[in-house]
Amino acid sequence: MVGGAVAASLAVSTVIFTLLEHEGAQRLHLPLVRRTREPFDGAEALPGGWIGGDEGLEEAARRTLAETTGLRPSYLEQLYTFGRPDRSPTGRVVSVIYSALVRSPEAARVAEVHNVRWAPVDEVRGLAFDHDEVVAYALWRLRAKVGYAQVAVHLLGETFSLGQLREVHEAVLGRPLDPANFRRRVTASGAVEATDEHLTGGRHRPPRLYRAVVPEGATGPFQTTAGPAA
Amino acid sequence: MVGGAVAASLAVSTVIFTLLEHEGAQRLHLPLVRRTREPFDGAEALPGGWIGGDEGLEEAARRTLAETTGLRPSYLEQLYTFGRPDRSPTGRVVSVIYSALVRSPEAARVAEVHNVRWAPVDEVRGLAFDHDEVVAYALWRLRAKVGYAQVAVHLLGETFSLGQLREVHEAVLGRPLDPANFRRRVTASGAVEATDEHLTGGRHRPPRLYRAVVPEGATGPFQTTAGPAA
DNA sequence: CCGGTAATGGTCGACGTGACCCGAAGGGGG
DNA sequence: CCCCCTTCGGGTCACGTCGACCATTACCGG
Repeated sequence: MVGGAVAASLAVSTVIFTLLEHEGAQRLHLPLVRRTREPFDGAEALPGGWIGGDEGLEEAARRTLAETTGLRPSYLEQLYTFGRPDRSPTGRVVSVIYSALVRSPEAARVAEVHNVRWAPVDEVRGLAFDHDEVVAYALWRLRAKVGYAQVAVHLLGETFSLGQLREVHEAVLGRPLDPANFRRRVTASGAVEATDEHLTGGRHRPPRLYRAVVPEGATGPFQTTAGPAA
Repeated sequence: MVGGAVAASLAVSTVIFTLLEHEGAQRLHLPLVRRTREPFDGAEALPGGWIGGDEGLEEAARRTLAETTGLRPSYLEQLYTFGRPDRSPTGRVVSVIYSALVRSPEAARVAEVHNVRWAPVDEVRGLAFDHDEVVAYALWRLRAKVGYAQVAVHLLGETFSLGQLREVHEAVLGRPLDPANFRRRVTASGAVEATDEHLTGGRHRPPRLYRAVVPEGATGPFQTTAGPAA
């Protein structure tokens, strides 16, 4: 079967989300890099690059992400593969898109070093190629997934209060959640376990700190990154 | 950006499911084609082929499916892209996998013409490349999806009884469902609409025939094929 | 005409979840 | 130093969903 040559270039791009302060609230942001060559010279695009000859797809996503932004995501999963023949005006490009999450400190560290702009997700428009469409799909999937999978913890540190976890969910979903009901749902799901420590220094009652529980039984052949271990 | 050459061949393969009679019950089957060249000469594999230079990914999936099996699926969606460097012993191959459903008459028609074997899904083992893994993932996704999306109707004809629809769900999930509860869930969901006709000729009370309701409002940027319209 | 079986309609209880209430705990302003 | 505001964290209540289960209807075949 090897031998049928294909006139397509194989690329990988990543939609990475993080939480940053914006207008007094935690809001979802993603990093954009400005292109310095044709096509779409000067336009912003998702970080990415070409897939190397001897690396896996996820490996390529991590490498290109590090090269273009310096980011090391805490969560990474394959999203979709785009391959319309007219995606790029200069030739056939098939792009495997990954979706990722990074913690805020990592995001802040990187913003100062690289040529990266963190844009609020609802202000992302006019990207190169079909990246507007890609971002919309990634956001839709993240919002759906936060309801049934424990992805939100990847935007927080080792331990966190349930109030912090609730703020993450609120930022992703874009609407307020009832604190008491949220607590009940999360604790009952077994996705977190309580520690003995409390978060001090706040203005009000010190909340207990929790830790994410690593899922044990596989949901399918794969699930850590929500896809096969290919 | 075009110019970064990639030493990978781009292929597309499809996991197609249909319902066939097996040991007195409707069971899920999928078509396998026997390879006639290296690598994995003589082994069975999923139908597929190379992606053409001027066609979309879904287009390529339909074309290769028709060429190797003659099948025209009633449902087709992108599943996952596999790209481990060592997937194929003869060179780097990245495969975009599609998942599909075909109606039984179409499947029966094709089996006589092409070199295709319909295998019960739980007896699929020893396929070429990493196709065992691919099939397991496709099956896991189908089972998850049948619970919240109206995919089962694509295995039936224009009209069908709720008993027939229930049999489809039972075959996919591999366990019996309560007829009364199934009826209540399906009718309440609005996924089907009743016709005035009844299915006659059966041994028992003639069931009313239903028709699938075409979903209107989009769930996200995409949904007909559960992915972007790329 | 009768027995068997599927189609169809209904009840009941367990459970998850949103709306809402209230005491507890801590810091800051008067 | 003592309220008061705010968040934490525990609870109640109503409601909708769903599985288990029962009853009736409508055919066919003997």
